[in-house]
Amino acid sequence: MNKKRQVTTAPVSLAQVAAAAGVSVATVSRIVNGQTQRASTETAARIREVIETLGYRPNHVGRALRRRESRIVAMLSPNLDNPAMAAIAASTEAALRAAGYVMILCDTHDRPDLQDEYLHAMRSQGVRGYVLVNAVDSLALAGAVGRGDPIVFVGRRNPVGPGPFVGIDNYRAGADAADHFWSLGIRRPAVIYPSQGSSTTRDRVAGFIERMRHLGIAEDQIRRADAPGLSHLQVGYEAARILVGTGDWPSGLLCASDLMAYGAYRLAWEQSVSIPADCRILGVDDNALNAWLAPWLTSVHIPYDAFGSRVVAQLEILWRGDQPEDDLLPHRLVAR
Amino acid sequence: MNKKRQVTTAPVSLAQVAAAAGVSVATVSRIVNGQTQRASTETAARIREVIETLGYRPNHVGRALRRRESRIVAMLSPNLDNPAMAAIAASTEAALRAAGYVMILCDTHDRPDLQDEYLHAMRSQGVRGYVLVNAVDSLALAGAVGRGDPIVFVGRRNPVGPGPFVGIDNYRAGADAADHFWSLGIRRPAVIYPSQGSSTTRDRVAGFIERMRHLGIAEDQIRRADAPGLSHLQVGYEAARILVGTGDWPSGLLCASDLMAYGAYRLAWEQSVSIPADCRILGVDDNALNAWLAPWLTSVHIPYDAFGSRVVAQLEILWRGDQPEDDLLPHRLVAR
DNA sequence: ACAATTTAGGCAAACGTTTGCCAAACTCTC
DNA sequence: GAGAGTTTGGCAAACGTTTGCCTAAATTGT
Repeated sequence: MNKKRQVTTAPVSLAQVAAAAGVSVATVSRIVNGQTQRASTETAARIREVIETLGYRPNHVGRALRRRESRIVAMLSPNLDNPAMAAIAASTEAALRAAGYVMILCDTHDRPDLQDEYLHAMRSQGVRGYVLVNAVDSLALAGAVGRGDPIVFVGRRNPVGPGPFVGIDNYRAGADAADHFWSLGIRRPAVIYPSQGSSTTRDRVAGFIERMRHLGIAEDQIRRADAPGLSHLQVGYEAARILVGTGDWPSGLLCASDLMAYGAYRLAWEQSVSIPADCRILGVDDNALNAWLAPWLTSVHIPYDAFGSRVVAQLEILWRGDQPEDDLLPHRLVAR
Repeated sequence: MNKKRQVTTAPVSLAQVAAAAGVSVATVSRIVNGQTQRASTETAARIREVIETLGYRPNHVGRALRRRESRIVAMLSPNLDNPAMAAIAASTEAALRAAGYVMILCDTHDRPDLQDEYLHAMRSQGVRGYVLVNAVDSLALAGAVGRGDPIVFVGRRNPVGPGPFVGIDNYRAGADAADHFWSLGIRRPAVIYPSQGSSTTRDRVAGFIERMRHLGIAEDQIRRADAPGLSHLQVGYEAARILVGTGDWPSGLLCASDLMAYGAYRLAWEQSVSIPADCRILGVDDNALNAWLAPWLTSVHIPYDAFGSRVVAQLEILWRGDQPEDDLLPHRLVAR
């Protein structure tokens, strides 16, 4: 008794279609690619008939080799566990499919070495373009940028130079957060953020501080704390602990991301600090779960659902050979 | 002034390496593939030298065409927005990378037509195997299964026959939930689940009901409600509304998933029902955010982090030509 | 010294496409 | 009815690999 499974049957090739239709592969290829003016109506119909009955589907590998371009796009993203990253991946995947592409997803864990490994692997794979979510500085990235490979940066700008960007105006988002606190009468809000901040979180904090300064609150009046770490949940918890370790809970607390807000919330819960009564927490991302699980959290909504089509639009500009401009999507503060 | 970007430089090919080293492409190919016994030590060294300086990397497209097998695996998953699906995707991606593969991610939105479209596209892409998360019944799936394509089913079993499976024992998970309620002295728990239930949720509910019956609670004593819809959040909210519309809140409520539990929680919040004081809610999935945002939720932990390596193990068995056995991972109830 | 074997490496045919070029066979036009 | 133009379609060369087969040269055995 043999436990081996049957070998999986091979797909139909152009040659088989050609043989069955009594024409050359060239003719079939042209029909498949819609060049109807290169075959008589009857021949075309016959070929289509055979294609239908044989169930022929073009082999993308052969096509990619010959055309020297595939229909695969690589997305490199740090930790997919972050709901914001998952949202970006989901919307980009959908937009790519609509445009006739498929997406290879690579989780870089925010590590430059992994990012490099993936960039190399994707180039070998002959991908048509790259979507780099929160890219980090790395050797192969510099190489790809230098070569002029089609890359779109999402969330975080190109760390090794200029390059097409899709995201929000983080600086203004921070400023809006300041305005929100101000309109609530909160004059001494605090802010927490990750230690090894990217341009993203740095911009948010900078916009916040600057706007507060503009409203008349000196920079050194704004309490702030940061913490290292990979998970923003942990970072939020730790940074909040550091912050309130040196004083009371602030009446308003801006967190650089929703996940950080969750971390801070947990500390508040442990310390029996009532949210939002004792401390208004503000996050950024507007995670879809907030409406269900975190009604206490006001957050800056980032339209991740819209990112996908914008990313594809940028890629298509690059493929045309043009130079795209940064695409800053509108954010808005949603209070619950 | 031309706004076009410079054309991206082509990668180095085997032929270029061969020319630079003064040997044939065959020899270079053999060195690249580690067949050292087919070249003298000096030749091998010289070739490696050239490879290094030219920065040659094998083109996976050409290789895939010739070898008739790629290093790409396709994952088809319904809505990535679901944190559980994202967790599966993340762990599978990591395990695949460790094994030298890359992952194309396809979001089927639980739609058979999209699943079929992707199955066809992936076959054209020449993927080495398929990971189907919560697969639905569809034509192309039956075709792929019939052909003996390497497919691993995750979460939900193959809807069109047998097939390698990675997941948990959902029936036992339901039973464990029943035991948990019982140990808390809750004798009349309720249960909510999606209307168009998959085998997954059906098994959970069935295990729950059966265990309760075994404990002496007749099936018709257990209140239950279901609701249709795509998002388990909505489903949970609606089903809970239907459930309590016909009576009081139960002292214990099993929800077929954590997302459904969030939905039910929101209704409770709107109706000023105190959770967990008035009603113990039990979920399944043990979402990573629960610890931070939903301390009121007890959940059946599913080791999604471990799924990835198990999935790859199943794939490797299939690739060897053997018949894998179902891989049921241990779950456990975590109370907070 | 000669045959037998091993070693080192090249040739060329695939794999499934696409496409430039060429050539018959039509269809006009005068 | 001859030239000119248009249809219709095939040939063959790529694209970058891998690998079966072949052949010189080098080594070994007798």
